[in-house]
Amino acid sequence: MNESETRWLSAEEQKVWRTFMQAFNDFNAHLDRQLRRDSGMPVAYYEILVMLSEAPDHCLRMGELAELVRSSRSRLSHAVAALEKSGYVSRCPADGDRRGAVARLTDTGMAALEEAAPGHVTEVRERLFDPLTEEQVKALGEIAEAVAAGMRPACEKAIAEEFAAEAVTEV
Amino acid sequence: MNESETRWLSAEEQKVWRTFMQAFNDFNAHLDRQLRRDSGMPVAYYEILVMLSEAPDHCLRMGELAELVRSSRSRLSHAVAALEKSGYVSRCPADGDRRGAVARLTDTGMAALEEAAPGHVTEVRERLFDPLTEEQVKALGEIAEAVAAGMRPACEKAIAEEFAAEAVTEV
DNA sequence: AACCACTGCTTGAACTCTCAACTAGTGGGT
DNA sequence: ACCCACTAGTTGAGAGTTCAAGCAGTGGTT
Repeated sequence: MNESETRWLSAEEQKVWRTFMQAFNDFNAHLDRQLRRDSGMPVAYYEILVMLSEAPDHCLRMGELAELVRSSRSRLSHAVAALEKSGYVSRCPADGDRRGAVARLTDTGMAALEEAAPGHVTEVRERLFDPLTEEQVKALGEIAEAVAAGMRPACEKAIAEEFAAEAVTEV
Repeated sequence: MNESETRWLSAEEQKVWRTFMQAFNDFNAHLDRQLRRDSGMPVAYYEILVMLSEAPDHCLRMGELAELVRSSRSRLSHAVAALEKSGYVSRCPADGDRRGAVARLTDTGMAALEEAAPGHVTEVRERLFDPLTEEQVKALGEIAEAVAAGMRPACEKAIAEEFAAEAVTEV
């Protein structure tokens, strides 16, 4: 923070901000608890299974999978290790690149996913879609789109700054 | 899940849902990383400090604080322990109820908060408010309100079911 | 006064996530 | 053929969260 002036939030912005954080933290916590309780896995793991289930052959390179579930490679690596221990996913070397690994959804994993899905979807519907009008759902989609769009430049900027920092550091 | 029919998401709902989760997970991750990097604390801890800073005397009972930041008592207990170790918060017995404890924001904690706030707020503004139009901000507020409203009954329902389960089990 | 269900908060263990190394393999220059 | 910077993925340690169990104090009942 070396901008000279912080643009603080107005009273109304504060209110929106807090309501928003409250609602969606609670919502996420709800989803996570439901899934942990009923299917013994956190939402993050569920989403890994979903992505794999939609992939051709139920297989994906670790890197692609990481992108799809928007998690760091490291996090994914740990997660897949855990899922492998549960027997839901198996890992094998990728062909074409001997560094690579592909994760594959096992039949047990697919079964677990099918078992978990109805409860999860029901929760999403009841807690998110049911309380909203159609226009609100549409608006939410557009809002999310806008925020996502505003996020991409941020990444690029971060990378650019990193480069700049390196350039300065290295003589 | 013993409802006979799961109300799956339509294609459009799917799209909204995924965009939403993507955008706001990324957004949250962003906030958290910024705060960890620049101020060495996760967003959850920052919010604890905020709540304390707004409380009369910078003091709050652990229970109230837990409500305010919407975390379990256990989580809060661990968090306050950590914040105490950093010297940002101190704990002392509540008077009137010898089980109780109150958390107090120390001067160091207040300073840390003031140091952290501008960077955090700037991030919120640039990543959330700036990309949205005024109407979208308003819509987001209403959406959050609706979702929050739809969450309260869920809690009550959960508690009711717990009671029901107990009633069945005992005897 | 002795009981007992309940509340307020803490604790420990298991689990997940983050961050910073680290290994191994790739591909382009020389 | 040999470098060397870069990419793919893993690992380990430490931080934070969850869940279930625990301790102590409270307040109503008998």
